[in-house]
Amino acid sequence: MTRPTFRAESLGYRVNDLARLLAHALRDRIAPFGVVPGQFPQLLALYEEDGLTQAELCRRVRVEQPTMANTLSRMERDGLVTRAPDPADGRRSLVHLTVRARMIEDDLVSAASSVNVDATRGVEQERLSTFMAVLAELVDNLEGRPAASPSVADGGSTP
Amino acid sequence: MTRPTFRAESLGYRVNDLARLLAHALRDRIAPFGVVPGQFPQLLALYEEDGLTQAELCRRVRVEQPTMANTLSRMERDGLVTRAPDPADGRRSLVHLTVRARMIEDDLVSAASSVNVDATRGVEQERLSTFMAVLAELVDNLEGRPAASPSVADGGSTP
DNA sequence: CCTCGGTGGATAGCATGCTATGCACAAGAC
DNA sequence: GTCTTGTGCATAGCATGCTATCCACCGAGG
Repeated sequence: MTRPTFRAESLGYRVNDLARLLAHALRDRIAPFGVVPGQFPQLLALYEEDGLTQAELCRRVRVEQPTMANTLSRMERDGLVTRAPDPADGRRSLVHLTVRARMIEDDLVSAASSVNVDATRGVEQERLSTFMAVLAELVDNLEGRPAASPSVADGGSTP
Repeated sequence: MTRPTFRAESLGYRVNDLARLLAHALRDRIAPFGVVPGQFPQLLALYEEDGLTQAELCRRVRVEQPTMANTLSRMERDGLVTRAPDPADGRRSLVHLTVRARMIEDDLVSAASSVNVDATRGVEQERLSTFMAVLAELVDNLEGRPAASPSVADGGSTP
């Protein structure tokens, strides 16, 4: 046998699977509101604070700038946001939610919550807490440093 | 405050983040071999069993058929697989690995393993086991039934 | 003022994923 | 034998994500 279960056991493989399933479930539930999953992080960030610049949105939702530019264009097309030039800086434009986007906030958050609830149905609370904590650790490992040699002690590094 | 932390705490949000980070890390490490992350599941499935049909590949890696058709076209273009008509059934074609694809198997598996190792560095084994187990439960919840009425009994529906 | 490096944003080009269709072939109904 | 149904695959069209570039504007140095 080669590695008959590597695929099934690989972290990356399974996480990718789960991400697609979650996105699919979310898509189904927010379609009635004329929103697609890729617009969700931007909307949530703007619900938290409106009138951000594109660059600031990139930092908060952690996607690359061209991705954000394209997504915002679609959101503008779909009547979710408007882009107005920043009077204080000719390079920037400020992204604002439309009235429509604000009106569907509760619906969207409910839809997303229901996906999370469905996905975690039957999972013990403590195990779920561990899951979320480990998830955060994995993200930290991957986005923090590219990881060097951690085998020994970890003190004294980056002097 | 509206929901200042819903975004940061949402399962779907975090899982999507992690999936992109993992894919990015994998991309960096397999680029030298002329392979991209989206080809990985197909390669692993074919390493397990060569000569599958496109439909069977779809079932095993769980992507939709048009996605598979496009991915296989790119893999064919990149010299990783060949598609030969099935003599036993005029509709089907059988997907076979090329010599080149077989030669880089060990490198690819090593690269993927190293991503998993890096991502899980410093995570206790038991917590990691819980993580993987919960991950599987979440996938089951989402892909099983669309979930109906969970609170009471589930018998008697769809008479 | 003018040049320059840095930042903000847009565009081009590509990989992955999806849904919706269309067409070819297989296999059974008649 | 033909017709109907189902299966396998391709294509069109779109959403998301990325990298690589390019242009425009800001602010500091001269």
